[in-house]
Amino acid sequence: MEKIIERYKGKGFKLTPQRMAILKCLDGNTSHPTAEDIFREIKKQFPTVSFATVYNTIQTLRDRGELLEITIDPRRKHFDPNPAPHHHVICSSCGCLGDVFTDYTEALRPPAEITERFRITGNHIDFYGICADCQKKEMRNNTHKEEVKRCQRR
Amino acid sequence: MEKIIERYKGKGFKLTPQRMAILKCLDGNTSHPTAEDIFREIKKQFPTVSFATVYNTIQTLRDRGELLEITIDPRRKHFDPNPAPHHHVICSSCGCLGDVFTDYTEALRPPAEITERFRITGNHIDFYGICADCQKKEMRNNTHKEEVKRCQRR
DNA sequence: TCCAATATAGGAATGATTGTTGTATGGTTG
DNA sequence: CAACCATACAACAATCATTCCTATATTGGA
Repeated sequence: MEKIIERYKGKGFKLTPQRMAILKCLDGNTSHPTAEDIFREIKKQFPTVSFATVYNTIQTLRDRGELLEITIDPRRKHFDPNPAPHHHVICSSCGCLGDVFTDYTEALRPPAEITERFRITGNHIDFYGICADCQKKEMRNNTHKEEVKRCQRR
Repeated sequence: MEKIIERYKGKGFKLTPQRMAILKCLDGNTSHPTAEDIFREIKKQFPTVSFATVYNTIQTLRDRGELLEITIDPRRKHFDPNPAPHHHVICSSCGCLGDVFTDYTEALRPPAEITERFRITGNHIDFYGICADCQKKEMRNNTHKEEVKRCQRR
């Protein structure tokens, strides 16, 4: 809490109450929330808060390199307050996300025909899978399996 | 051309002229077009074609496993008619895509704490970089570098 | 305390994607 | 070859995430 204040003091970042709430909501958060998740959370404290405020703050944090935008869910963006490079798993059924902290950099050397055409600056691995909860659900009503798959895939 | 016909004959897939055009446009296409790219291309032959037709065909092909949906560009989806598992590079500046056919499966073993929580079904690597064209542009007007970066990132 | 810079709420705008509906067409069957 | 049924079509409305705009309010530095 005081950490947050001292972390963002000065440096042209105005600490408004709304931003404090957003920062507190994100601090140590490993749930990979969407903008809407954050919005809903903040709204509990500030019922009149605007979506634009959430997006503005997200954008500022991202530009400062303190928040990662995760492009793995085709439906919407997720955000990760852990700026350390790492990877993610997504459940193909419910869309929930998990962190993968294994360091694969050594293994991920792109081939020459790529490095000739691109100056590579980074990488990110998407793992796809089915989470424990969805495996259970699958088991229970596997008559509806196809429907669920189709429904959630979008 | 005839290959396309025999490939899709029967099996509940109606070969309409519009679909033929879409299939021909995608056949061997490594440019990773967006739905709009395909739409614009097809429109040359069928000026009255509807966007829905493009999306419907894309969706059908994807459900048949003959088209990959690429979630790497936060702005929009790209499509890849090569269903063989492979990876992609994206230029952080202009958003253009390249294929990476190196097989990294051996190296990409997720750690136990992940395999306990997810039944892993696949993976995909996003490489980030700057393409040759954008490197040149960067050099030319590097006074505008910051603007370009910000503009294109969204 | 005052001021300039910047954040805020609110709502409108955008852009990609999906849904709906009535009509047209492809492909199978007789 | 004719008829029929399933399904694709065009046209457009609707949805959803995200961004933009504007007038007002707030923050943090002088």
